[in-house]
Amino acid sequence: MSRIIFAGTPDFAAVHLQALLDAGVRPVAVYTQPDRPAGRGHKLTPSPVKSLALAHGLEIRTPLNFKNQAEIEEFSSFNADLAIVVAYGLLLPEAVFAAPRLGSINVHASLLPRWRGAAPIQRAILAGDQETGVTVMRIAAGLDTGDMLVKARVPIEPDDTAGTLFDKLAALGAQTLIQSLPAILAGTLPAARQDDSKALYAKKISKDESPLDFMKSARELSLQVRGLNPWPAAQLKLGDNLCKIFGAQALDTDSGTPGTLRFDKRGILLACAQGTLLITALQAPGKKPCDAAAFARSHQDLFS
RNA sequence: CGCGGGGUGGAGCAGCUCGGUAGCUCGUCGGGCUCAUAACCCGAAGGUCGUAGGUUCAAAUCCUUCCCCCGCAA
Repeated sequence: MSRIIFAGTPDFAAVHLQALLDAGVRPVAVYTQPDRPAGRGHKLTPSPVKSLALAHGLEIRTPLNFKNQAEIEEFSSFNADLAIVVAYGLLLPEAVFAAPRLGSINVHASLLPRWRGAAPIQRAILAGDQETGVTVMRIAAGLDTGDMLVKARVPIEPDDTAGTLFDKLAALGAQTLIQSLPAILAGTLPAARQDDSKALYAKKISKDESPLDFMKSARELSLQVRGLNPWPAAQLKLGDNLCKIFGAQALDTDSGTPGTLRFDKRGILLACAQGTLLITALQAPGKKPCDAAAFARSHQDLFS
């Protein structure tokens, strides 16, 4: 049995850890981010990976970073054959990622070298990509620049959101990892260099990107709605309500001065610089998500 | 004890400040109109007003308990 270290933090990573456990792989150690105050009341909350590891009684480490020698030595002391890193959230220095006998691999949610970095899934949707996927690669110095071992592709459907793609890619990534793990451990997989000239950086998503600007095209706004769903979600101010927009599609029809709001049976219509954005699902602050048409009917004074 | 909003027929909301027969826009069901319709007209059903207690002649409304949902912030 190979000795494997797993490092990861959010749900996307937890799916991979679960797949490993299901496949009978029990990591000798699990690295994840320390508990952070989160949620209402600022309660200290463990990461999804930590919760899962706890439930299975795995050895857990939550260093703040690998800047001191003691952390590096402890990592090495696990005598791992391989470290599997999935959305860990910490940069590993070479002394760490090169410590395992076979080095370290990473599962990344894009078709590298496109969308290196923190938010590959959202960036793919925001850019209007037709296809994305997962890449299993060796970890090297640099952000997601290592040699690629395996790729798996998946089309981005017109109704995909960052949320649905997250689910699809997590499942695909886990499956791809499990299938290729034997070959990786045997060292028989050829590695391919990334073409740096085609690299794109997937900048972290920030809430500054939420507001919908009707001076953009409806198509652009629809991508924004899908790419930011479920978090942080596109935002539009309707009266005094700064609403999250969870569902929308672009219509070719023009509907007057950009910014004009109307509604019909299908939902709320926002006139854009180009085309019309049909908003179908939203959430007002303090409320549950609801059908846009239902919201509109109850707030008719906001519409012309 | 981070800040804050909310729980009212199936959906989304109003009513609560200043207690007194539960309302609106939809949906559903029945009927009508129409070549036809998700349109229009007429009619109907459907609510222990989150929970428990208190004040009162009288509580959706005022006071207190508890449960649940959500936004901000992280």
